[in-house]
Amino acid sequence: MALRLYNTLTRSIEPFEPAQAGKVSMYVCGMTPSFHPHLGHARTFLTFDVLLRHLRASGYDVTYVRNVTDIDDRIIDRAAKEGVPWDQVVTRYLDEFEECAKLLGLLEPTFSPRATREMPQIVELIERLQARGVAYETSDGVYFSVEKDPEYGSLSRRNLDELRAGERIAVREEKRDPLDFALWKKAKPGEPTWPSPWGPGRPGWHIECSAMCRRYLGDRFDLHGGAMDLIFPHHENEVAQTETATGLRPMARYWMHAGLLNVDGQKMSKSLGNFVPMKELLQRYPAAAVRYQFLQTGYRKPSNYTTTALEGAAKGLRGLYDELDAVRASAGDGVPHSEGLVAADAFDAFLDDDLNTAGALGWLQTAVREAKAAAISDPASAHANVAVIERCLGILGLPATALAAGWTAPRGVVLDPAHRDTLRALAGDGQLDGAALIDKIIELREEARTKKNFAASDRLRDALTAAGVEVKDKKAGDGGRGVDGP
RNA sequence: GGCGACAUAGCCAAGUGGUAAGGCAGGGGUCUGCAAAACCCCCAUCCCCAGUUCGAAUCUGGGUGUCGCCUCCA
Repeated sequence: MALRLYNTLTRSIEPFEPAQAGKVSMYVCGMTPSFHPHLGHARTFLTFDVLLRHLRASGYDVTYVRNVTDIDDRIIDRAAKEGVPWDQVVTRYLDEFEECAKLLGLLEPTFSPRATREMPQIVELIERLQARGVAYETSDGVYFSVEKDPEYGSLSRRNLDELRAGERIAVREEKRDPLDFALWKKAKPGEPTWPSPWGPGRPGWHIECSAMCRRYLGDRFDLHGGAMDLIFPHHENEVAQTETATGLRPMARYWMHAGLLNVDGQKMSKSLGNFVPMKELLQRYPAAAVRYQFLQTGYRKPSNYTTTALEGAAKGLRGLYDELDAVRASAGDGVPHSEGLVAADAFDAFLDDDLNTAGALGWLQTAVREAKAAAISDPASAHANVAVIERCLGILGLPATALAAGWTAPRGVVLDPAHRDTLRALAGDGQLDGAALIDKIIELREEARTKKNFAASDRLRDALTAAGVEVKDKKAGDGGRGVDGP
């Protein structure tokens, strides 16, 4: 089985064959840190994270570049609005992104270059374009002339006339064509600047990616990724710049685009009030549940985020871990088989099929159940089966255990004041709070149960349930009790 | 106005020619002081219409609907 991927360039699924056997060079458009990273970012980067893991697991030596566009109009606007230096905005949101990336378990890119540290390469590329006669200077910047590129529009499948018909915005008259885009923007007073042959200024959006691709992966490389919304104009313009500058095409043999995320059926946006900051969500749910949720949908399909769906995904993943733990528990004695009863070929085949993570996840759920059943009749199978399943989890970037995924006893619980007071009354102690208070109530309930005072024990359990703490008694003999939530 | 994607059970969702994976929720049962957990079982004919085919959720044509792109966006 070999990897097949949907290529935006050809709008079809093709066998994936890197230029150099055994090696893959891939570039994914990263963050522009001008605001809080959101759930949509998570989906895109999670998609390419799984691709990266799958490629590596398939034996490829992958060079993965994920850039940071750390200078751009929105960053400047944001800084102006807040009255802080532009680089403070960058640092703040980039730190926030990196914190989230860590929680989500995103593998570190081989390189994560930043636009502001690539100025010589950017300037050099613009000079090349000028030398080739496809760029021109105006009083406010340097522009790329789209009509000089006969292939313009090939990635997004648009032609210039169509695009011009859609133009809505009054255009700066100095541009020769409304579709021409800035390679370099000459600075207005107060804006951050870098020196250039055209005077102090900053790069236009798009050119930084062309420059970084070339520097880290060369004039041509295997795969370029990003989210769907980047196809036009960002990637189209990147292609135009790079290919006219180098004369080599295609700059990337495969283009992959992750589907966009909607929230409650609508595009996520600040104005609609449905903007979901990644960090906030990761504080409420285990990151692994978020990952599981996204992997449950094909990466190219539009995905709709709802709380219900995420909670369902969280429970589904939790259930998988519980079953896996059961298999582990029976892996104790006996001579382990060298091979598992559960073969992972099917799992790999799903991923080879244009990264069908949803199918792979479905297979995994079934595999765990089978492994659990097998462990009962044949305990010796457990070892190998656990290994197979853990390998699969690893390729999907999911932790191996519920604990590692962040499901822990609620040590740091914060009780709602009303519930806290109820619990304190039941405990007969007005000082206790949080986990200690919950423990006290559970202890009292155990006593009541021992005395067969079920009315009292139920009252205590109901109070805990109301406070969001779920009590799960285990089968007598197992001892102990489980506590979940809130 | 132009371009495109999507449309499978209450929800999330896989499945591109042979009679519908998986998860969540729901229902029934075993067990249990009760509840939970665990285990077993049940739960869709695939937006509509017309075609192609021995046979279609899967192909073709026509509708309808939702979302998106054409301006900033992962």
